[in-house]
Amino acid sequence: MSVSSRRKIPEAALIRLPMYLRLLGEVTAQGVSHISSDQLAELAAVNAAKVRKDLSYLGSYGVRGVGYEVAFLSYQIQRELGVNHEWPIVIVGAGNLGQALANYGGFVERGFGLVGVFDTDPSKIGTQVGGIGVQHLDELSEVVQTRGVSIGVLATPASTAQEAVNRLVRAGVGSILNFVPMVLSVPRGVHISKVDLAGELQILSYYEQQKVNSLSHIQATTTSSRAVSA
Amino acid sequence: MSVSSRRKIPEAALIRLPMYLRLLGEVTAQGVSHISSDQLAELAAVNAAKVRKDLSYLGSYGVRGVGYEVAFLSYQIQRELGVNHEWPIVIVGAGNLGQALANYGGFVERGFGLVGVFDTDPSKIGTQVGGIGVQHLDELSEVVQTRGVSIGVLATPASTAQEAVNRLVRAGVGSILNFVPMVLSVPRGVHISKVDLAGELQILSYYEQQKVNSLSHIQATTTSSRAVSA
DNA sequence: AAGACTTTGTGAAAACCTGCACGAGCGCCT
DNA sequence: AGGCGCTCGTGCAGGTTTTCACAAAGTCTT
Repeated sequence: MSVSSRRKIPEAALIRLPMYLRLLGEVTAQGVSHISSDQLAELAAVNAAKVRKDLSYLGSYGVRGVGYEVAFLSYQIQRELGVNHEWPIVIVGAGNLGQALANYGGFVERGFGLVGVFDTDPSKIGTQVGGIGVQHLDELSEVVQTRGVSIGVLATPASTAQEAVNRLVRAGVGSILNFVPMVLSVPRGVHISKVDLAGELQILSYYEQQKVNSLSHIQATTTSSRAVSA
Repeated sequence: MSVSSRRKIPEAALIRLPMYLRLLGEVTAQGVSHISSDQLAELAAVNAAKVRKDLSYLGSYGVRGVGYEVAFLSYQIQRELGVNHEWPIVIVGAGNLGQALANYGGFVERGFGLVGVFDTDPSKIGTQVGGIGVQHLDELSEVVQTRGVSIGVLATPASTAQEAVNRLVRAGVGSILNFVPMVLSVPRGVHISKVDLAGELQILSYYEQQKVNSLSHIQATTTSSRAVSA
């Protein structure tokens, strides 16, 4: 069995690995060579036992009494995430959000090189976005195949999102990062993960509304108790 | 006790409410007046029992044998999320991502009106972004207070993110949507939720890497079994 | 009006995740 | 070399989330 597929990392732990990796990069830049789970937990604002358990899914890379060697641990996380090599990505949808994502430096910085931006709007095709000319969606398949793309970013209008997904899948893309607030269907084996920007705000709105409600509740309670004590 | 704060909705259920709400909006547009948990579950691509349990945290708004009245259920979810009224928001950081978010129509569309965009870069101040002039961060406090802003979006460079958060909190913002890939500290009572774009890609990368690994595993197995059978 | 059918709401089981506590292993100091 | 102090790895308990399964409660048909 190949070393890197020894274990299946639980979803909950997997989500935290990119954060650990980033933090390790930061402490490396500060010249730190070893780090304990306590220190890493502090930086990540999580429980130290959780850090150790998360890292234990990768293997036993810590040294008791010492901690983890930053460079080695970084490499192991990178290898497990598959980010020890470049992944070419494509963006479908060159609207407002698609353009911003194409220009977003954070992707390239972490090894996700943009190799294509696609749209169906004739007025967008040929324009430069993120250092790349926007191509017609019909060209998607060729680019995906010649460049070996397996990750796609979806930022189309909702009305054309499912069709765009179908094309991505047919072209051979295996994982999709979806910014369109829609439930999209993909065949088994294709991974799709959703980022719902407005949805995130609605969740924050809930917490703010709760604060408002509890304040008016306290006020009501205060008022009634004042009535009682009067 | 106020009706809307009767129960505390579990985090896991809360996250799905915006999706249900959106789907209900879609079926309303199609003229549907009632919907069963089965149908809603199908649209949301989740288990029907989960839908019923999620909705049960809001109250008993379904009718046995019939399902849920779409309009009524929509209203109840909106009320619980606090999105039955407008929430003014501010964006801090008018860089590439901040500008895109300011121009993103999805926020206004769902009741989050942008009332301010802030930066510290003199060359950005005064430029129009999302229909609003970029102001200096020093103006943040006044805008937050006069407009009654309680939700802020953070899209600064990492180096200035913590300072921006401090200012948001001091100005009176109670919830922050953070696009900066950094762990930020906020006082108790302030909510901060993170969207890590590159992190999402790294998670997808993991799944793609797993596919590659299992393929090479199969190939290795096939090769060795061929050797055996030969 | 009664029986057949549909669908909710929820108790209980199962699965998953978190946090505590501690044994085990390692380095350092004397 | 032996003891001490530090930190990992993990068993276990407690908590949360998901799923199943079914009684309760409604509609519809005859």
